[in-house]
Amino acid sequence: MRLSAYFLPTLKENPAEAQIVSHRLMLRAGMIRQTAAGIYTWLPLGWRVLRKVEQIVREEQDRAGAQELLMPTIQAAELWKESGRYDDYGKEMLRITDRHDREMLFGPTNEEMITSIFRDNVKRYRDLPKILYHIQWKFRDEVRPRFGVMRGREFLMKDAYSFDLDKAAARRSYNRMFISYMKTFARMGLKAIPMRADTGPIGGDLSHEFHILAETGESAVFVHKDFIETDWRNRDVDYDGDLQPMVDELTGTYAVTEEKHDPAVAAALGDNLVSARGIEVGHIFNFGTKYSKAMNAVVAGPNGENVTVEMGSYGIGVSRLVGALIEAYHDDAGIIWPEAVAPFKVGLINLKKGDPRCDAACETLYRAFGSDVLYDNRDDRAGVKFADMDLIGLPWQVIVGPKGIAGGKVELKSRQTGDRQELSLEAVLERFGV
RNA sequence: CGGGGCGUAGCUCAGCCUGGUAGAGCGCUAGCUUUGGGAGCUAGAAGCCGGAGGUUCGAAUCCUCUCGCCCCGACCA
Repeated sequence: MRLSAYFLPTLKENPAEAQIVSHRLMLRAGMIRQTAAGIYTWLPLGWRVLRKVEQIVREEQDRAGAQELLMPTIQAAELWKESGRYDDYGKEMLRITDRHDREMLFGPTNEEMITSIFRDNVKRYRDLPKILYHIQWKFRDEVRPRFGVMRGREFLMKDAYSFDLDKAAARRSYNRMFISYMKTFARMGLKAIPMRADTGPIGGDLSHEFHILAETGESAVFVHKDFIETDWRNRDVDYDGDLQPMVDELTGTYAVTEEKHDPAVAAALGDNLVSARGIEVGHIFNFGTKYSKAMNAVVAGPNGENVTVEMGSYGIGVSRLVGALIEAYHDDAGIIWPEAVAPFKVGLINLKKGDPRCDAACETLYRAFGSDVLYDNRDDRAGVKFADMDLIGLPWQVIVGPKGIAGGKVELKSRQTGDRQELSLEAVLERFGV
């Protein structure tokens, strides 16, 4: 993409309404614009990141054996009356009336809808287990939306739902999702810590929240420091094998949210206890038959009897992750994207547009990098280009200037470390395998 | 939902107390000069001062109502 043609409205100054760093940087880097409280437009650069995050989530869900579908954003109130949550959910649910005066709602979550789809189409135990998921916009009419996309009212969420014949099988589904979450966050360069959590109004007895530690996190969390030091990124996982030992290992150290905090147990940890703030990026529940019972989701069991299926649900805040990533990866100059989620891998800076040698070298590089490069071909001063490129945080900058190019050299700068090296054009192309 | 704050140019803000021609910096447009870390000079464009009522000869400014946004708390699959 040529920057001269790209829709990238960066801001030099901090917008007054943005208090936390990820919100400020998303606005300044031209990723989002607010359109109402807690409701945002994703501009091209932000949208690219959101799609990359979404794609990683999707790939890891698929790998864990979940199947993607897509449910609508608008739901009929009837479904929610079946489960009893139409009244329970309260004002967080955005209720809508259509032209025929039918009660509708903008879905805050999809347990009811998926349960109805399941019960209408799966009738025999041999079709179990099933894990179904979608990545869809949700709306929760938060009393106080804040922190940009971290707590928006409209947000993109991956929600998966498991259906099993019995509790042991349900636990296996839970474990699959548990492990896939670890893999998902690790692929993005994030260290997520699974914490025993309250099940809240959703019910059930088994639940974990996945938190990214950050000063700006909304939740108070307590964790054994050993966990923080564990690196999870290169673990191999066999989803068809027994995942319980791995889950046990990951839940064996003390890590809890505030609601589950036990001061007595924590005291025994002494200096090993870390009290921190966390951003909740995932939450998984095993809630048994809460919905299947209320909504009559049953299958014919091995002996011909009706069995109410065991369910679980598994959420990842996809749009919130974009904010969490920035909270985790930034400096004073701007964002520092991990490569896996960077909107472009390389930022190409032409320091002297109009100079035949600079232009020619840039065109060569631009063509070679293909779709993964953002080429700053604007007729601007060097400082402006450096500042913008640092702000939007592409992992690599290739800087082409008249001084270097006279000797056939360009500069390769790492956004993360700031290290620069002079390389020939060929060496740069080889470095990136293009 | 309680408490607090703010709506004036694209952005950051001054002006309001004490009513009297709508302002600055950055950004934008054009020209000239510059050109490796957010340049300089010159000339411009740009605002229903969030909205509606009211007071007044006269309202960005005072009063009433209203809408929106932000922060703290409570809330939060």
